This record gives sequence, C-alpha cells and structure tokens, in this order.
Amino acid sequence: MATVSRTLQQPERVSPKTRQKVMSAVAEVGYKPNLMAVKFRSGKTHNLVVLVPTVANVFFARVISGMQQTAAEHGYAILLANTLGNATIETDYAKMVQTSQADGLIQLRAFNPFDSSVVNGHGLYPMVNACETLEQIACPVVTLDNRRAAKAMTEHLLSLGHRRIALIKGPKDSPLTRQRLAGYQDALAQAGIDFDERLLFAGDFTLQSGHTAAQQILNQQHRPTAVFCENDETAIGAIQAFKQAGMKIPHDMSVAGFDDIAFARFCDPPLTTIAQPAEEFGRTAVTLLIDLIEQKLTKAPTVIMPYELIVRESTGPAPGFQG
Amino acid sequence: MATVSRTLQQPERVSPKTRQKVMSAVAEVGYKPNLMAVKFRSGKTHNLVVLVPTVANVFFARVISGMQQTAAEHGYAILLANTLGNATIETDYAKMVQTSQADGLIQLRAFNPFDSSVVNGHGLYPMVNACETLEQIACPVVTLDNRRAAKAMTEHLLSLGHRRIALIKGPKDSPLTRQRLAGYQDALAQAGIDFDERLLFAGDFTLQSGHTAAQQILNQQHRPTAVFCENDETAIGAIQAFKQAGMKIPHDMSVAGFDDIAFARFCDPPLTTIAQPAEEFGRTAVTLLIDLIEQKLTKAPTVIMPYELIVRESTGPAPGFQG
DNA sequence: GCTTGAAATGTAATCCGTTACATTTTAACT
DNA sequence: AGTTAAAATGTAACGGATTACATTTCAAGC
Repeated sequence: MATVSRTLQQPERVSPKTRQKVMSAVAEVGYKPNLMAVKFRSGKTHNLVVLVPTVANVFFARVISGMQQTAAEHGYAILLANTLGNATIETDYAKMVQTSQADGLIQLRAFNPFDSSVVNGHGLYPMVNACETLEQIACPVVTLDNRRAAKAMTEHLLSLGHRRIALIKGPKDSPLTRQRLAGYQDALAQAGIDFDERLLFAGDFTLQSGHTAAQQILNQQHRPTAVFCENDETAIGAIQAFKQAGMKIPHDMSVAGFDDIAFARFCDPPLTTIAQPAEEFGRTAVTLLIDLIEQKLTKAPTVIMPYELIVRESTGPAPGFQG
Repeated sequence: MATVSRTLQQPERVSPKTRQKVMSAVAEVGYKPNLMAVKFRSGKTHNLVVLVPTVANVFFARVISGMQQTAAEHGYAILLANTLGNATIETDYAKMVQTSQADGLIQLRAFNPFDSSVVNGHGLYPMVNACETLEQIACPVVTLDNRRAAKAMTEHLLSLGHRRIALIKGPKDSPLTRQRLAGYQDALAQAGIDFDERLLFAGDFTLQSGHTAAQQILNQQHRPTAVFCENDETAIGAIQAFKQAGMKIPHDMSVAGFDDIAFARFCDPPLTTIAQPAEEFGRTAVTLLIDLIEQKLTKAPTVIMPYELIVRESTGPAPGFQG
C-alpha cells in the first residue's frame, strides 16, 4: 500500500523493478486512487464555491470562464452556485465551506453568506468578493471603479451636447447601482447641470427591464435625449423599445450601456458601452482566493480593474448640437 | 462521538436530556461536521460533473440553470467544467468521476470523455448526454428532434415562398449540425427543390461566425432570399451584416435562428426561431443522472424534448411571393 | 428487591491513501 | 566475509463521521 502510494507520488523513491511491478499491477486492475480519501485526510478539498446570481447573465458567464481557467491551472475545481440572488441559497452554499467541502468562496454579489461568522481575518472561511463591493467585511475585493466609469460615460454623453440624460438603474439593493448613480451625478455636477430625479428609472439588468424603462421614458413629456443604462442587456432592451416607437438611434435618442458583452458589438446600432475585463475579474478573484487559502496573503487587498469607454454608434450628438 | 452523530442524524434515538446536552455543546463550540469525512466514508460525494463547451453561450447558461436547480433539490452539487470543447480538458474532468470525486457526469457535447472505459452499462461511471447526441455509447440521452425541428423551420421559410434558402451551420464535428442539415434537406426534398451545396455556410455558433457567413452570402451572385441559422447567435450576427449592407429584414432577406435565447426577442427585427426548453433539458439530464447513480434506471432511456416554432418578424414572404 | 427486556450509550471497526517510523535489503568498503 | 550506512520496503497510525455490536442504564412487572 505504502509502496503503491510512493510509486505513484514519488517514483524516484522506489526501485525501478518494484516501480515496474506496481505500475503493471495498477494498469492491470485499473486502480484509480480515491481522491476523496486524500482530500479528507489532507483537509484540503481543492474546491472553490462560486456564488453567481445567475449564470444566464452574459457578463457573469465571462467572469466564470476566467475563474474556471485559473482554478484549473492551480488544480482547483469550481463548485458553481446559481443563487438567483437568494440569501438562503447563498447561505446554504456557504455551508460547504463551513463543512469542509470546499476551501473557500467567491461571492459576486454584495452579501455576506456566512451568517454572523467572521470571514477570514482570524483564519475563518476564506472568501473573496468580486464585481460588487461587499462593504463592512474585510475580505479581498476585485472591483472596478464603477463611479469613475459611470462618470466617464456620462461625460461622453455630455460632450455630445446632451443635457437631459436618463439613467436606467440596476438592482435596487446593489452597491453597483449606487456607485454608477454617484458617477452619473458627479459628471452632471461637474458640468453644472441640476440632477433631476425624474430621469432615474428602475431596472434589474434584464433585457425586459430595459424595454419597460424605455417605454416609461417615451411616456414622459419632457423627454431626455440620451439614456445611460447600467448594463448592456438593459440598453439592448431599451433600444428595441425606442425603435419600436419609431425613433432612430442615435439620431433621436442616444443609448449607452455598461459591460461590453458580445452582443453589444452586434446590436443595431452597435452599442457604446464601458468594457470591463470580465474574464480577468474571474482570474484575479480566483488567484486572490487561492492565495488566501494558502496563507500567502497578509492583508485583504482591493484590486481595482481597469475599464475602457467604447464608443460605437448608439450614441451621437444631441439634436441641434454643434460639436 | 457516536452519540453526537446520532443526535444530529436521528434525534429520536437519543434521550431528551442527552439530546439537550449535545445540542448545547454543539452550539457552544460551533461544531460543524466534516462532510468530506462523510462523503469519503459513504463513497457518495453528491457531486456531479458537468462538461460545458462554454458557459458564455446563452443557451448553455440556461441549461446549467436548470441543472443547478434540480441538483440542489436532490442535495447534489454541480462541478462545472468549462471545457472549450477540448477533449483533454474533458478527459481530465471525467477523471473526477473515476477518482471518486464525483458520482456522475453530464456531457453537453458529443464526445465520450471516459477514455476507453465502458460507460455505465456494467456499473461503470454514470453519465448522461444532453443536447447533442453521443452516438455509439449506451448512456441516457436528453435531446431534441433536431432534424424535425430544422425541417419545420425550413418548411416555414418554404411556405413564405422562399426557394433559395441558405443554411449557416454549427460546429463541423457536431451531430447537431448534421441533424439540422438533414432536416433542412428533408424539407427541401419534400418540396421538390434541389439541394444546392453552395447555399451551405460554415459557422460555429458565435455572433462573429454569423456575421462572417452573411458577408459571404452577400458576395454571392445568385443570392438566397432566406437564411436559416443553426443557432440564434449566428442569426443575430448575420442580421447585423445584412443590415450593414443596407438590406431590410425581412423585406430583402429572411433570417431564422434556433434556440430562442433571450436576445432573440429583443433583436431588430425580433427573431423567428425554434424554442428549446433549455432549463428543462438541464433538469431532465440531472434527474436521469441521479436515477442512474442511485440505480433506479434499468436501461438507458432517450428523452426527446419538445420544440416550438416561434415566428417573429425576421422572416417574411419572399420578394414577389403572393401568399 | 430482583428479573427481564427495552432503551440508551459506549466501543471499536471501517472507509483509503499518506507518512512517520521500523525493519529489511542492498551495496560499498575494509 | 563482515561491518555499516544507505536505500528500499513494510507496518501501523491517522483523519472524522458512521454504525454494528457490546455494554450499561432504566423501567416495568412479579
């Protein structure tokens, strides 16, 4: 038994002839070591739980791709939890870490799934927060300067002469939504434009919500000339509603998104948006989590990923604007 | 130890006062059973490996959603493998089943990831094949009658008077591609139209490939009046290329897709397509796999899921056609 | 109070690969 | 050949929850 183990783990520690014998015996009976036993004994599962609100979101799908890749490179497996943003489901999955079924957890949403327990800090439950910033918890965070990015996009619209710019928001309880709103307000303030609450519309990052919000905009008396959507799906849904109402984009209405999902480039018109390095988000989050698990991290870093303003054809000069 | 285990597993087998004592002790020290130990001892990991070519594909994302839901209901966790259709990666992940790290596997692609080993049949490696049909292997399959569905769509186009219908195919090595091609040919044959190989275009289910194929179509002398794309992404990419060339859809060109992803409804124009019950695919696959694992299956069934032809606005009568 | 059966609790084996430690084999050198 | 150090191999403990089986406790009935 020990010899078999040695042969498989450190062949050089075993004489060539035994090695030969063991190898052929292994091949003969088709022996496959029970890695659960190994994981159990070592106390390292090499599993990482990832809590995703919904894998059906194209942006998250890209993040997961990146995670998967890096995890595989380090010999870790991803346990994917499609939580639908449901705290109970998230807490359930977090128990996998607490019951030694996984070594750590990545949360893509701003919610601490470990009931009251302290996260890492004093060696408890390695966790990394990605995309959204989980406030109040001292765990590593991979994020984007959403506020600055939203400000940049708003500035782009302002530079095109837009003065009434609507904002279709993301999920109500998300810090992302708040941060992007703040950036939008920053840009307006800087341009000396009064913030008008009536230009704020609810959304939840789905195509449908963009469509619905756009219809509300169409019903407004004093319509905006541009709409900044907090993600691309929302923007694509909104564009459809505007087009159905007979509007020309961007001639009658500029629309901007956020994320730069694959569909953004293939819309009609192609969408002006903020590109986020989605795969890199995933890769970084996994790297941080593994470092945390393997105690290579002394403190909880916050990694700010770069964004890029991608100007395509869905945004144009405001009616009557002379660039 | 035994008493603790009993208290937690079958409280009625323990006297009320010990139960009380154990419970408070458990609460006190925050005892969490090591489920790896349980899994190791029981030989049941309650993990399922799922091989997905790419989670970034919206259709697969929906399938995964369904899987996740059903798996969770049965107390199983999904280990997600983003394989990029790479046989080596798939084989690596399949090893998780062979090394007792997972109880079974779902493959979404037509490739047997278990080297030469027999799959189930004689108790080896529970596996279920979903979406694409893995020929030559006797394992449960969840699929769609792709041939009939493709025929139905082609008939729809024929009924609109189209006689030259192009087909943008899926990945070359996929049975899906072959089956949908066969259905397309069935419909043509039935309508007494000669099959023209020059109307076949390569694709790989990405937006980009649809765009590229559409450009090739535009360069053809004797252009088709309709294009049937083997999935929605391809169709959306194609529509963009046609529109960029100044064509009106469906006036100058009808375009049809396959899958009915969320974006299909929010395209311009909304896409005529075949709806597949994606989530249900995932749910069924997981149910079958769990049944297989728990030996409730005597033979390997083939489940054919229903499809639905969804006619939207991207298909219309052929030029000069009188309905 | 004692017997008897049931209920409660304790003990120890088990799952399987790893690894510290013990023992045996091998090779080298006097 | 004999000694010795090194190399190879064997032995057994370990991890933690479960569970068959053994033992103890308890209550009921005479």
